[in-house]
Amino acid sequence: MQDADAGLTIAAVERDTGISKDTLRVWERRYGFPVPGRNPFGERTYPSIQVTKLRVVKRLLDAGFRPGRVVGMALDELMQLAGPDSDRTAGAASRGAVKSAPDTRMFLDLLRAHDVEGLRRKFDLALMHMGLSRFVNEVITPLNTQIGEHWIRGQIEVFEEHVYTDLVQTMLRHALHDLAARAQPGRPRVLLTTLRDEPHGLGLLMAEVALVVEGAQCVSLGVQTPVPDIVRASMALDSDIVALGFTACNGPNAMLNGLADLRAQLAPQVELWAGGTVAAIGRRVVDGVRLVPELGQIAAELQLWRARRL
Amino acid sequence: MQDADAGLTIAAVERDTGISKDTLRVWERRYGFPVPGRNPFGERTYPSIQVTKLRVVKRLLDAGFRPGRVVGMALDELMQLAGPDSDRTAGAASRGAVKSAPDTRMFLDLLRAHDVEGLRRKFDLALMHMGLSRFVNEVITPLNTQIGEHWIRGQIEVFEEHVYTDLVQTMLRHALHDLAARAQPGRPRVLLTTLRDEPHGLGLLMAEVALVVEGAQCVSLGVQTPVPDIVRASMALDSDIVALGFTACNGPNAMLNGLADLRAQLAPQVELWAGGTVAAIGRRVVDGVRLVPELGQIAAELQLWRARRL
DNA sequence: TAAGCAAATTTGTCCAGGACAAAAAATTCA
DNA sequence: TGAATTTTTTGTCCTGGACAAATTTGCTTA
Repeated sequence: MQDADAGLTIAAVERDTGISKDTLRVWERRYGFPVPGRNPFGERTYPSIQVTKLRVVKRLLDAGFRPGRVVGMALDELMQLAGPDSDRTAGAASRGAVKSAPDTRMFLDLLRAHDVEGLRRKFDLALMHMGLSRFVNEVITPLNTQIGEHWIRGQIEVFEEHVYTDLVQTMLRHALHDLAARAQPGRPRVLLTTLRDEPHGLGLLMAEVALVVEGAQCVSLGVQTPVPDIVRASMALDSDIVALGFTACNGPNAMLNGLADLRAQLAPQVELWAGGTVAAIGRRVVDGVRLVPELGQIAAELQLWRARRL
Repeated sequence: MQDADAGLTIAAVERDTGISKDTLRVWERRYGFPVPGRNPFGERTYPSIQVTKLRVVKRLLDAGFRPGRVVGMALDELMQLAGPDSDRTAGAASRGAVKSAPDTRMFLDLLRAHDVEGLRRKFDLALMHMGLSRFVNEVITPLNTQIGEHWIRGQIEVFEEHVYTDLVQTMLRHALHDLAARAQPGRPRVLLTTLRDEPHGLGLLMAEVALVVEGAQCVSLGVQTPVPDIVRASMALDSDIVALGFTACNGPNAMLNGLADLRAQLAPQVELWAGGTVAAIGRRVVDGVRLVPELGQIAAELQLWRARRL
C-alpha cells in the first residue's frame, strides 16, 4: 500500500538500477542529480521519476557515455541521445546491422506483441526448416543485433529482452543436448566460459553450437568464472582451447586485463580465443590471444587449428 | 601473476559471500572478525581462509543463528555446527534430505573425476529410466543439496560447480522444450523469474519443469529482473501467478524488501509465490505472498489455485 | 598528419566512526 | 503461564574526505 510518491530507499534504487549506493551518493554530491527527498529519519527517498531517469542514464553509460556528460541532462534530451546513432556507438552498431533477413521482422513483431507461444512455434518451425547452422546464422544472430540496438535506445522493454534470451537459450540448449548425445570423443577439446564481470551467456551458447557442429568437444562453464578457476578447469579437463565470450557492456580495460591475466596463467600450449564484441579489443592486440569476432569464422579457425596440429 | 595470498577486496568478498560491505566493516569493529590485512593503499584485503569462514558463517546465519554467537567461533567448530542437522536447521534441512538415492554418489564421483561426458550420459540414462518428474526430484534435488554443502565447506572446485550447473541446465531446458511443443494453452499462466540480486537460475528452471508438467503455462524471464519490469511483464503477459526463485546467497532483508515492493506494485488479483530457500523468510511472514519452499508442493499448490478459481 | 607521451580530469570505490530503527532476547508484572 | 515491557543485538544509513584507475587533453616529436 505504499504511496507512489513515498519514494524508494537507496537500497531499493540500487536493486532497481544496478547503481551502487556509494555511486548514488557521490553523483548527488558532484552532479546535483539525483536529488532525493528525506524521510523523517533523514534517509534518502528517491521519487520514482528520478529512478526512471537513473535507469536511462545507466543504459547510456553501458553504451559508452560518461557520467559527467549525461547525468546532468534532462530526461527528454537523454532519450534523444539514445535515439539516433550517436558518435560513440556508431562504429560497432552500424557495421553489425548489415542485412537482416526479411523475416527477422516477424520474430521481432511477435516478441513485441508478447506472443510468447507464437514466437516459440515460429522458432521451432524456422529451426526445422533451415537446420541448426543456418538458423543460428540467419535468424538468431541478426535478431541479437537488432534487439541490441533497440535496447540501447530504450525501445524495448527489459522483460521483452529477458523473454527473448530465455527462449533462445532453451532452443539452443535443446539442440546442444541432441548433438552431444551423438558426439564422438575428438579434438580439439574446448573450454567455454566468460570472465567474472560478463554475465551474458547467449553468445557463448551460440559459439558452443558452432563448435560442436564442427566436431569439437566442448565443455561449458557457463558465465562469470573467475580467472584462477578457468585455469584449474583447463588443466583438469585437458582442454586444447579456452574460448571466452564478450559483449560491449563492460569497459575494454576489464576485458584486456582479464585476458592478459588468463594468458599468463594458462599453460602455453593451450590456445586462448576471444569471441563476441571484441571490436574494442581490436585496437590494442593482446599477445597470444586469437580474436574470433564472428561466429562464421569458427569453422575456419577450427580447420586452421587442426592443420597446426599436424 | 596474482598471488594466491594477495587476498580479495571488500567488494569481491561481498560478491562471494553476499555479506554487504557495511556489514563486513561493522563485524570487524564489533566482533573482531574478519580481520583483513591492508594493501599499500590502506584498503582491506581478505585472505581466502577468512572468506571460507565467512561463507560458513553466512550459511549458519541463514539457518537462523545469530551473528553474536557464531562470528567469533573457530572454523572447525562452525563446520561441526553446520555439519549434522543442528537444532535450528532441523526443520527445513532434514525434510529436504529425505533419502538421496544411492546413485547420487555416482553422479558426484563422476563430477569430481571431471568425466563430463560420462556424467552427461548417466544423466540421460537416469532421465530416460525414471521420467522427468522423478529425475528432478530424486536426482537433481538431492545433488543440488549435496553440492551446496560441499560448496559451503570449500570441498568442491568452483569450476566443478559450474560444469554441473551448465549440464543440468541443458538437461532441463531440453525437457522443457519438448514439453512446450506439446503444451495446450491453459491456466494458470505463470511468470517465472528472480529478483535483481539473485543470479542462480537452476531452481527456477526446476520449478518451471514442475509447473509445466502440471499443465501450467509458463513464461520465464530468466534471472535478475528488476521489480518494475516484473510488474510490467505480468501485466503485458496477463499472468495469474508470479513465481520468484530464491537461494540463501542473499540476505533475508533483501528478499523481504524486494517481495514487499513487488507485492505492492503488482495487481492485487495476481498471486505472488516465493520458492527455493525461503527458510529465512518463514519467520517473518509477508502479506500476500505464498511460500512454496519445496518443489514437491507445487502440484498441490496448483490444485489449490484451481480450486480457488472456481 | 599521425603517433607517442605527460599532465590534468573524471569517476567509482574505499574509509572512519557515529547514529538509529527494527528485530530478538531478557525481564518484569499480572 | 502468559502478556507487556525494557534491554540488547544487528543491519543499514549517514557525512565527507581520500585516492587509484581510467580517460581525456595538451604538448612534442618523427
